[in-house]
Amino acid sequence: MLTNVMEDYLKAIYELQDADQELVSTSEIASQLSVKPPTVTTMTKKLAERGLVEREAYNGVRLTDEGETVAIEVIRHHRLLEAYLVEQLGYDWAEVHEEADVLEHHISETLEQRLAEALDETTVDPHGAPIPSETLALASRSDTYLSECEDGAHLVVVEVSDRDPEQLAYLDEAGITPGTNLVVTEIAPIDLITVQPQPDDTPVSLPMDVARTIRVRELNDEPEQAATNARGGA
Amino acid sequence: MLTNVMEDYLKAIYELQDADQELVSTSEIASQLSVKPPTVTTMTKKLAERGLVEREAYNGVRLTDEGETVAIEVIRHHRLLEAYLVEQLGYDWAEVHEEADVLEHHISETLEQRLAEALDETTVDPHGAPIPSETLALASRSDTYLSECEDGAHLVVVEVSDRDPEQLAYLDEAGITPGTNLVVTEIAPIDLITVQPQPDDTPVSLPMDVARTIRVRELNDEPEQAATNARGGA
DNA sequence: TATCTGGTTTAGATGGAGCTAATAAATAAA
DNA sequence: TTTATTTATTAGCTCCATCTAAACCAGATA
Repeated sequence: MLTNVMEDYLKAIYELQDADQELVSTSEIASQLSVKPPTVTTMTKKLAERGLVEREAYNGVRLTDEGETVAIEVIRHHRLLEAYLVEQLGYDWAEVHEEADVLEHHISETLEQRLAEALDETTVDPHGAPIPSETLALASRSDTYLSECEDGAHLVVVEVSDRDPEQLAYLDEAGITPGTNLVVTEIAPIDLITVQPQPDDTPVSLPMDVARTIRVRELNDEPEQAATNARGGA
Repeated sequence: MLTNVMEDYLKAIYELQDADQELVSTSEIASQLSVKPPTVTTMTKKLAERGLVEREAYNGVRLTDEGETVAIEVIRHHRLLEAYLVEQLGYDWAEVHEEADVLEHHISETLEQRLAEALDETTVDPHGAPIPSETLALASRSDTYLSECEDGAHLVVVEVSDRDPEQLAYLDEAGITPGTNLVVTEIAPIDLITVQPQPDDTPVSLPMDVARTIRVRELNDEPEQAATNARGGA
């Protein structure tokens, strides 16, 4: 039986692991989970014994298929909860992450299914992240981040990170949410990128670190109609 | 900070404690929580240190006001969850207990409040148990159990225990749910009581142990109209 | 009053998850 | 190539919640 702490480690490794299956280091995991490196070493050894990760001493770990399955299941719980809390219980998109982070480890298969049924049409969570299907397949996800875009690019916001509530509240205020169209108006050499939601809106400047957490899709110069988004009211 | 195990102990003690504030014994708690007596001794000492229970060695424990507050808060979570899962997520009343027993320790104040708002009109959980108010006041509850009723008595079912899913499914099948009117048609000297939901219904016999978990209100011989109940569909 | 018996408590162990301090490995710098 | 720095790991501790086996009380029985 897996503990919820183990689930947290698997989820963290999944989220830190790039598409190219590189090893995730001890210190990365430690910082993601706010624990000290020795704790991570102990834990990853245990996960390796159970066949959930492959471990290379001093180099890091990589999820096995089994470990990945668990991680995606937890992520499904997380995103279903976020979507449900926003759609059905009036949560603001900035406050759901914490609640979902706890509950994701404690809902039964039954509740998972009931939530999914109640969210029939919903395929992404309130921040735009795709909800893994019941079979734990993940919809493909944009690989382009706002931080990589060039000056003048026309984009639509696909997904923002759900990690930082204050950042989310700020972006919401600034009108940058999944579905928003943006034009990049300036890339300053001080790790600052400026975007403009609507042609005559106030431009919004964002630190590159923030831009790295925003996934976008590039438009071919023809602004698209805004997609619906599941973001909650204030 | 209280652990969820501590919350479980406080809830168990609350539920075992009679109205007359008698001490609850180590072994009663152990059996309620499915742990061994020494575990209970250790835990109740810790709770006593924190001022949540009063402890008399070899005699048992009693909740302090502070301990009772925690217990009622947990019970509020439990019943809100049960009611919500049945009303909004299509749970059957027989299956909610387990889910609520886990989640009750993990929902935030915010979610507690959101659930309460979504259950505006609901004052009892699906089994008829009153939901403590936000200020942790408990509505008064019938003190009469079916097991204490006399032959021929006219009653309305107020509340059934949520502990045993199979028992609940059986009672549901037999039409004994909160709001049901009953007449006691036989009390056999073999710990068996027979009741009849409707005048020309099939009589239902129940072991006294089961009857002891069903709270009723006696009617003055005039059958009342069935009260609404929040029980879920099959 | 002395003894038995059942429930309670103490003693000591285990497994989970975390920590600090010290050591070891890998990498970067001199 | 040797040294310095960063990063990982080992060693050993703590707390939580549980257990079993042994000792202990207290009320019932003889």
